[in-house]
Amino acid sequence: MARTTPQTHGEILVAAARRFGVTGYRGTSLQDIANEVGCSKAAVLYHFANKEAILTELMAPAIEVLRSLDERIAAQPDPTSAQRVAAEGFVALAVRFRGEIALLRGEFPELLQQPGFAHIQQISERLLDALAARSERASARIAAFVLLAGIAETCGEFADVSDDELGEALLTLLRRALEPAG
Amino acid sequence: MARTTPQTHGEILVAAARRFGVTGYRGTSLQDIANEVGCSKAAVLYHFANKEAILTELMAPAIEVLRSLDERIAAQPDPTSAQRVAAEGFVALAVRFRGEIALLRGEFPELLQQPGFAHIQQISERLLDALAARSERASARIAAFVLLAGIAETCGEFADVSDDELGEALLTLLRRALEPAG
DNA sequence: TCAGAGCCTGACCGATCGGTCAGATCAGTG
DNA sequence: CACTGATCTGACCGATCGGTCAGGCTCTGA
Repeated sequence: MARTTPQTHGEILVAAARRFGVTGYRGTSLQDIANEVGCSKAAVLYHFANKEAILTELMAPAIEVLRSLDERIAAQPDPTSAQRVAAEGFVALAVRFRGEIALLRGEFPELLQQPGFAHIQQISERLLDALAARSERASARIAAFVLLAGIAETCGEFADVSDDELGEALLTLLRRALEPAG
Repeated sequence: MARTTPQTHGEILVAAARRFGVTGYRGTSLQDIANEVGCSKAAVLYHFANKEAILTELMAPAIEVLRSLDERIAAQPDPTSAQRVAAEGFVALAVRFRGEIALLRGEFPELLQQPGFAHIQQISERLLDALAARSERASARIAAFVLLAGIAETCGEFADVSDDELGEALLTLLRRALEPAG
């Protein structure tokens, strides 16, 4: 079973992504991943410090883009432009990383409380604030929350829809559904 | 520790609801529930056949309302009225049972695949179809999915908002965001 | 030829899970 | 009194979890 080329690290990532997407992070054991790769569980833990490290590395690119979106939003001079940037940026991110987001399968709440993902929570709150056009009105914040959570939950489904079409549909929805500033 | 009155059944339900709401269904062990009640784990399993039975009994009222909503939608003569009934009914259900829905904490996908909840999956699909005004267009179905999943995820948050205000906000959002029939 | 680095394995660990079981306790009944 | 059925307990079960560890294999460079 010894592998001739040391590409196992990448194989583990691919296998983990596939399994997480099917049975969720919690519902996937290290043994499941090892079986999918065709190696031992110990081999998985040779390449990654622990289970969370797999998820972290898997999500790293998406998180980096989210972080930069957060900065771009913060740099906007007024609520209206911040809302626009947030909407367009979030849709682009959701579509581009829909595979990665899908494999979290509604485990956001718990995963966000893990030590490595604490700052994501804060970014999400700022994103919500921007989508609500910085409004304090409950209706605006509720709408923003529904759309934020809904899009995150949605983009993993509809795998048969192209990136362009999905992005267009989500953006149209956001523009129609978000309450304008003021 | 023997209890004088046999009200433990109800106490277990209350304790389970509280724990599920905090740590989720999977994240809550029978021992956690027993600790909260102040009885043994075996006592919990004396009153309920297994862990899933607790969740089933907890969700029974909400599921019954969902089932009757499903029938009312099916009885509508055209897509437009079906969409209206689905939107109003779902919002009313989500607000009324927001506590129960909240304790599922994004575990819908996995829980729906448990044997006792198989039919909920089908009802959800018909609800989606109605919200999309029976349209086959991807944009309509995507919007419906975002709103359905988003509302389910949302109604547990905003505990400080009254039922009326929450329902009003969600309904307004749905009316603005859903694509009309045709 | 051999030391060492990188890669990987099987065996094992403690913890926790859902669930079972034999038996103790107690209230009610005849 | 004896008996019964409902309630509950502590001890236990097999399975599974994430993670550790000592050692073996293969390749490389001195």
